[in-house]
Amino acid sequence: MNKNNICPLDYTMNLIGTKWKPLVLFHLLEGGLRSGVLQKKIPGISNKMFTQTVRDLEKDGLISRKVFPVVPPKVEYYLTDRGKSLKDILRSLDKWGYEDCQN
Amino acid sequence: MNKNNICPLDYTMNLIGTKWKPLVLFHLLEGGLRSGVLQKKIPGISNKMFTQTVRDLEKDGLISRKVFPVVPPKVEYYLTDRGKSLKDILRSLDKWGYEDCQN
DNA sequence: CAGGATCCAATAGGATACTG
DNA sequence: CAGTATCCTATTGGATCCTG
Repeated sequence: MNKNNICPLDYTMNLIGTKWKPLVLFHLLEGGLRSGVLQKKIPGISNKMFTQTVRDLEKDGLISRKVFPVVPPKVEYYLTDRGKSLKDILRSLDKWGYEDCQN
Repeated sequence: MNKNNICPLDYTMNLIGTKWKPLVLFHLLEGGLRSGVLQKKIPGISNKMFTQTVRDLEKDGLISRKVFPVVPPKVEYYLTDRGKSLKDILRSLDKWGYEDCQN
C-alpha cells in the first residue's frame, strides 16, 4: 500500500476498480482462456483497452500470460493465486448487481 | 440494467466502480455524517469531486441527503437501504486490500 | 491471431474564487 | 458551512492502420 492509497479499500479499488478489469477477471474464474476468446466475452471492449487491461493485471500479478510458440500465435490468460483470491468478491459484485437490477 | 451494461458485474461497477464512490459509502457504514466530517475522512478528494460523488450516489439512490434549515448550513449524508445492502461487499473489498498488501 | 502505434474525442479530476 | 462556477490539465478510451 503506497502513499497514494488512503486505506485498504482504496488499495483494492486501485487494483481492480476500473471499467474493464473486473470483467476480465470474472471471465477467467472458471479457468484460463485464449486471448481472442476472452476478448469476445467482453462486448464493447476495444483492442487497445483489452491489451492495456491484461497488461495491467499481469503487472499486478492478478493474471498470468502463457505464450505458445506456434503459428499463428496463441496466447492464454489465467488467474494467478492472487487473482483467484478475488473470486468471492467478484461473485458478490455480480450477485449484487443481479439482485439489485431486479428492482 | 440498461443497454450499456453487459452483465450484472458490469452493472455494479458502473454504480460504485470509481475512485471515490466506494470510500464515501464505506465511511457511512457506521451511520450518517455531516458533509464536512465525511469529506475530511477522505484525504485528497477535491471539493468538486466530493460534491459530484455524493450527487451521483444520491441520484442512484445509494445515499440520502438531509438538509437542516439552520445558519450556518448543516447537511448530513447517510446510506439508504440500497446503500446498506453493499455493506458486506465494501467490507470484503477493504479486508482483501488489508490482507493483500501485507504480502 | 495477437497486439503494437497513432491520432483524436470524451471524461475525470484539481485549483481557485465566489455565494447564500 | 456547504456548495457552485470556471478554467485548466491529465487520463481514459475508441477507431484505424500496421506487423511478425
